[in-house]
Amino acid sequence: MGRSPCCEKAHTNKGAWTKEEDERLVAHIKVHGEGCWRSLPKAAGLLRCGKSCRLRWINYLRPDLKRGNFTEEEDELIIKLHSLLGNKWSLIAGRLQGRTDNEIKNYWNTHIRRKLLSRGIDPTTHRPLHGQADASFATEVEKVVSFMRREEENKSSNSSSNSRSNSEEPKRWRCPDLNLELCISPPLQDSEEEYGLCFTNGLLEFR
DNA sequence: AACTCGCCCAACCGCATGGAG
DNA sequence: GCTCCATGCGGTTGGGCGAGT
Repeated sequence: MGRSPCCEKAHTNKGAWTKEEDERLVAHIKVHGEGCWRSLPKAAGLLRCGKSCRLRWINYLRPDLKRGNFTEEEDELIIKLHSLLGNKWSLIAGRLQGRTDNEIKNYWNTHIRRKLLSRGIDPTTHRPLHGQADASFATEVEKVVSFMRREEENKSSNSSSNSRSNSEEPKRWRCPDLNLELCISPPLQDSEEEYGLCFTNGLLEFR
């Protein structure tokens, strides 16, 4: 038996949103705020499922969206964040003001992947494709990847102490110009001061 | 003009997650 | 601890559109 549908599909519209639907959604959220997505369509008089309304608002109608082309700085930031976080598009989007996870995901798949390939870098692993091209950047990223692997190993071997709150470990992963606030750090250990990551002047530093 | 092809991106789908009861 | 439900997330799809022939 399959999972029950999130909404009554037989009485919901699908596909592209009309201007009128957009206006209804925006007007409703302006009055009632975000949230309660499941009941929103009915309350707003929309024949859409809640998920669809949420997606439309987040990816298209939100007033703080930047839209328009990505800058070179945004490109580089996305690449670096992806090398650290992988396909965690929502986390990456959280670091780019006015950009959505969907937008970044699309942009990654259509532009940045190609850009990295042309640099000779595997867009999945951020390692050099054939040991050539843009070696300095690739090497820095490689350091990060191996660091992350060690972190994961540490994490799994110290899972018993994982309940320590994040507020107790703010020193790791801090960077003056790019505060990632990552929560994947292992528990505090004697080697606490040994590692550090930092983006400086657009370059990834590994200390 | 008509057709094909490839790219782009909005939207959908299914699974994961977290909170309430 | 378990179940149910709402929401969030990432992968994928498909329609629109422009370029090329």
